[in-house]
Amino acid sequence: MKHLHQRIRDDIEAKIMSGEWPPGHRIPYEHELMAEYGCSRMTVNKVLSTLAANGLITRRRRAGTVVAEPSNQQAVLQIQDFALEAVRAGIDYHFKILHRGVEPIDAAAAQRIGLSAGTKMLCLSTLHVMDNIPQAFEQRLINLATVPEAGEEPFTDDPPGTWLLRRVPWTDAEHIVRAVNADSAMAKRLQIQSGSACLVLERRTWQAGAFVTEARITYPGDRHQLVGRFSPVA
Amino acid sequence: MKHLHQRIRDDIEAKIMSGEWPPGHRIPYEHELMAEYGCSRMTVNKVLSTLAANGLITRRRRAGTVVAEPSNQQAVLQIQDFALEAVRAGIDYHFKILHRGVEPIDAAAAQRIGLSAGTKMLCLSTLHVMDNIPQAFEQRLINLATVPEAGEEPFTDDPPGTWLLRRVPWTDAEHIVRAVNADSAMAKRLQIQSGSACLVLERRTWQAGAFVTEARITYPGDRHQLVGRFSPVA
DNA sequence: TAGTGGTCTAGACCACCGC
DNA sequence: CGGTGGTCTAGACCACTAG
Repeated sequence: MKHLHQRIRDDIEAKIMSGEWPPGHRIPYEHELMAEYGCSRMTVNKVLSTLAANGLITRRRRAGTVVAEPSNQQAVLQIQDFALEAVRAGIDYHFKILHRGVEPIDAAAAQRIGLSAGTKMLCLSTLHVMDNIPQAFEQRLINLATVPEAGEEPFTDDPPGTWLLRRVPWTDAEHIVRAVNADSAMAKRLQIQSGSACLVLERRTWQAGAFVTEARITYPGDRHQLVGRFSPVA
Repeated sequence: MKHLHQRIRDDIEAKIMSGEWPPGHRIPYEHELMAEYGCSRMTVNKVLSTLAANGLITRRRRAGTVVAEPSNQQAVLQIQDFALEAVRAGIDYHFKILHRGVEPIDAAAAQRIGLSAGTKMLCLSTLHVMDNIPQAFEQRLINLATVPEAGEEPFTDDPPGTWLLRRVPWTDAEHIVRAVNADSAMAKRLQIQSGSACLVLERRTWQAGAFVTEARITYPGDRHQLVGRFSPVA
């Protein structure tokens, strides 16, 4: 790892995301992390402050630092992971891949993303189901030039988003949020009325300038909202 | 101001937001800000790093720090200002206050916000019009206990959001994004078809724990999207 | 009241990159 | 090459609050 604070942050994030440190778990005090990593307090403080600003942990004087309770609402502008979120929230979750194919990118998408037309993309359509109710429909393009191993991945254990998050660290991301009326096909998939308002979250991620993936995720508008909480200081 | 880095950040943000430092303007070097505020380099570095993470400025070694180019799309999770955005984008803009009244907060809203029921709120409904097309309908509550002078403000020059941004610095904010179908009243106001999907942005802001304002802004879903761009480290 | 996090200092070395 | 930002140190004092 290049920087010490990156390594510390990655370690803590991994322990939280894996469930090894569940919500409410007390995180080592700053002086303990200082000793563990052999660094100064400023360094661990920066890491913990950043994680707190991102909502992953909660810090209170005297009481210490604990893993934050997962919100049942999604934070806008964070890379989301249905499987992880469901595990943290204790919800039954499964997914179903409805379509899979390798296709050259079409002109419109190439323009949108900033790639040359014809680049080979793995195209996946996935339905995310929680407690037996369809909660989201995901259309995803994965750039096989950046992530060639995705072409051989069956996506049986983890949905594409989770698999990608674990495999390809992203360095830049872009989110777009829109509202659309469900067409009949979408309504059928999500078990909602045709014409219902849906929230569409479009996310594109890059790794060091190389395009990784685009996901268009459609949520029933009456069951989902995106939430962000923040302070100017961060 | 309580903390030095807050004061530095507020100064810089104010200069950027007011247009005194336009996009591309070079921001003083860290050592210059150290001298100006009589503080250590770590302090100004924290401020500038935060502003860079928020996308307000761009930093490059050797080249220095400059005010970032504004995006033509709205950033989710930033306090938005129709008037300012329109000016920056060169669009004709005006607004119309459709309703104004002082009312005690109802029980549901009090619960939602975390206030005691009956607190006096200034209630405003505002239509935002750009190039003669209604682009957003805003329903806003302003806490007269926190901002008493709002009760006497006619809101002739600036819409309520702009006026508030200039007058009351916020320390915490929460955004909620949802998708809803337009009812007939909303459809008429926004000149769209009844049932059209609309994006609803709900924003609440606090100043040092005191509730300031809640705004529910409804956009035609086909004409607006919220965009955020970010990197993991911040 | 004692222990925690919040902030700040006055240095330091290094990587990057425009000149 | 030199100047910039990125990171880090080894302290310090203070604010808050649980016990």
